[in-house]
Amino acid sequence: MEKYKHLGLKLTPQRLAILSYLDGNKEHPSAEDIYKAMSKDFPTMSFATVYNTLETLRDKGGVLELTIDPNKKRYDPNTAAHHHLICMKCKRIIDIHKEFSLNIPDEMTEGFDLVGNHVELYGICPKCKKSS
Amino acid sequence: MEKYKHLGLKLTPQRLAILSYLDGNKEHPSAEDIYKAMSKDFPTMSFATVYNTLETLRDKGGVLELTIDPNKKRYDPNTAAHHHLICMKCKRIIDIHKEFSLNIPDEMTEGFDLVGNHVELYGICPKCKKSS
DNA sequence: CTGGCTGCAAATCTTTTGCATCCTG
DNA sequence: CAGGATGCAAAAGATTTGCAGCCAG
Repeated sequence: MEKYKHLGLKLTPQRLAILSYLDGNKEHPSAEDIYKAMSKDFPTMSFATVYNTLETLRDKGGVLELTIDPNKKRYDPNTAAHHHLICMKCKRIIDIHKEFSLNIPDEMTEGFDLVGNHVELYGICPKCKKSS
Repeated sequence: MEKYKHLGLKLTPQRLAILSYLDGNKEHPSAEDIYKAMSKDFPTMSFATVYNTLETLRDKGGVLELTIDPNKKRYDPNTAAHHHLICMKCKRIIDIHKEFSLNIPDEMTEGFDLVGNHVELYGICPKCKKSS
């Protein structure tokens, strides 16, 4: 959590709880997942606070907002560039830490200034393979 | 549109209109984009019909449901494997037809059966570069 | 004919917003 | 003490659903 101090956030108890929940979390939780997890210790915490905190964190580079799930946004505290392996059945998302050297010919970039890339790998996880 | 016949769809006038709108469309339209475009010729067409048709098409492999846009689903009639170049400012999405040979070491696939991949390239498009 | 499709409205789900109050820096 | 943060409720969007009537195969 120390790593969030330099982001210039106002550290309220609610935020500290959210930050602590996110820290090292590999579940790619949605706003609702976070809200539910918080409700135990902060029965009064509202969605506004969750979303507000996530938005601020995102803007300051503290979390990544993932668009992998068609139904809702998910958040990833691991802001180092990495990719995702997605089970098409159970929707589980797993981090992949590997750099891909994507050699994109200039004529394909349409004059864009490229900033980054994200690779999604789709497949069926071992569990779902068994149960089918 | 001929290509949709073999999907086993019941071809109603509404569906034919949607199919014709999607055919060759490179705009990656959302359900609302499609609904609005349809409203001209079919003032009575409902969202239910648009979503129903898109869902059926998706399940039969007639369109891809893109999760690139955080705010809504977008649809791509180009079902051939391809990737996307996204402007981080104006959110424009451009197709990239190139195959990337992603060599993923076995120890990173967590036992998944890999089915496909999708690469998102993020950057700033020429227009947005100028206007900033 | 008949099951799938349409249209409309209501419902659901996720995310955003307004506003009065609160509290960190 | 000021400006940002919180909590609550209402609003806004996107998508889904229930259902009666309709029509393509």
